[in-house]
Amino acid sequence: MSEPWVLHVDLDQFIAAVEVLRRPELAGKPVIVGGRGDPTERAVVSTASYEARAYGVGSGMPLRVAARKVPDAVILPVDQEAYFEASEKVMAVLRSQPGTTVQVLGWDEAFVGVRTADPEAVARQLQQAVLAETRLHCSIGIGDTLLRAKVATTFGKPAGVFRLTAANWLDVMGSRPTIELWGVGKAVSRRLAALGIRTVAELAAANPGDLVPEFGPKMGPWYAQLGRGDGARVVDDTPWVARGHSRETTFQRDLTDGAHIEDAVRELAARVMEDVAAEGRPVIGLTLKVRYAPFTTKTYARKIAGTSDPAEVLSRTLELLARIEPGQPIRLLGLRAEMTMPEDSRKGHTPTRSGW
DNA sequence: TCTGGGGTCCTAGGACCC
DNA sequence: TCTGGGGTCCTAGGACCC
Repeated sequence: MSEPWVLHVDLDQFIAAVEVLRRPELAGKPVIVGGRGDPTERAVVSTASYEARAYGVGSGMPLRVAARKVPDAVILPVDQEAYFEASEKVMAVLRSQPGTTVQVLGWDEAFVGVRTADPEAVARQLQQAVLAETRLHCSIGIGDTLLRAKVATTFGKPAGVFRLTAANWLDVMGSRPTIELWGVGKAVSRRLAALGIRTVAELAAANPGDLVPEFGPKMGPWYAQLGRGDGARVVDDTPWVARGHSRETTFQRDLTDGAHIEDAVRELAARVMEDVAAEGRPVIGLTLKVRYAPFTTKTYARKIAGTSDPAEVLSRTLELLARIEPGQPIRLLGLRAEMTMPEDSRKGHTPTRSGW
């Protein structure tokens, strides 16, 4: 009997693995990739090899901290082109397998839809094909929904296969904290705990309507569904259309001087408008994000209808910046341009997909 | 320990209109 | 003088993901 299955393919320590492939002498060493590879700079870890993770280093950690934890680590700069190229190869392998539908989630992961009576056999076949053609290892989660497949992968790492369906969901996940669900983070898990919901089983048992007052009409029922492991079952390979583009920059030293800030805005505005021009669709709005030290982000939004004139973008942005309390150190500046969609192709809530 | 850069989507509240 | 109800659009901000 051939049934539809969702496979979630996740490359193991992808970025570090790509680096090791072109520098084989790094195999077995603690490798940390982040920023420009200089641990004295403001930057964070993109990926750490398993050897480095053993010291407690993980992605998102300040590079400076990571370097202190692993004194003999090899620290490398991020090389996006190389990872993009490797990613394209992996996705091509997945697409080349008979009967597959591939939905790319990021550089290093994808959902693969397939009809089969033996999903484990297909998973092993995919792993071998990816390894043979790219020399990269991956873990695969098998599920009857996208969510269950995605969560299953965690139990398959490294280089393994794990199946999670309605039949074993609560056995495996029921006693675990809600933050382990894909789409539940620190803030939501804390708010759930305040309602007395700490485990996946407790969330699964919650009445969706009871979550509406706290989380709203969409997210309340959505979280209850996450607890049950339910959701979309169909892998969708519709080509991804970006909703917008943004550029951000972190300065090695805080900017406080007006002229420096203006230069920085000018450059960011030019870059984001280049991206938009490459898309060839009209801009409907611009959002400015400013981060002050310490650790506060403010968003200023203004609709700038139909403009694609960088000079106007710059002047409007500077107008917005002028409203910020003077004298505040600026840690990070972001500009985001939102674009009109062809038709209105926005669907209901789906798990986040990143740009690639 | 002190926090990247790229994305997506949802919600509350105010303005405005009938 | 004090006060409807419903709808849409926009802004600002929050949360999450890789």
